[in-house]
Amino acid sequence: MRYWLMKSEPEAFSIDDLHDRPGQTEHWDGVRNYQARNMMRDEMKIGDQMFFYHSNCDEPGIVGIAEVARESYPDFTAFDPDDKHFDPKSNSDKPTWFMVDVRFVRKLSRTISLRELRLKVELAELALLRRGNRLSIMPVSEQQWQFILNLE
DNA sequence: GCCAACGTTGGC
DNA sequence: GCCAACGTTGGC
Repeated sequence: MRYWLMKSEPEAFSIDDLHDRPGQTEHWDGVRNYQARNMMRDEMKIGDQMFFYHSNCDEPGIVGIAEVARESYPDFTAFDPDDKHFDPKSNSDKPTWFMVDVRFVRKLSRTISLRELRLKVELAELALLRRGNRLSIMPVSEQQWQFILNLE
């Protein structure tokens, strides 16, 4: 099993939104970056665990845990001209973009903020903390995963 | 709201 | 294939 971190702007989709979805499951649509797509399409497996990260908000940080509930399939929002993430170059015969479904596991007892994560020498290699990193999906090692959970 | 860092686009 | 211009991300 592998571990991941996935960013979401809470104003668009928060950990509480995921909690309130039917089946506590939602598709992770709208990823329009090739590196992030490749991770979802090629590497994410059912049962993989992910940190749910809130970005672009008052206190950016890790707020909860979710798991992969369905492996990759075409992101149909790319086919819809009215969708914010419409991509005319992607079509259902040969889709460019893929997504997975994620299921709520739990909220953390507190937000583990980006500020706090930055202070930890043990997390120096965490992709989230590397300079200029803008990936919305990134891998987390088992050691990093355990270390972060122990901060809770 | 600012702006650094980065990815993408498109002219050449 | 280069690279300037542009758009986006996301912390602050």
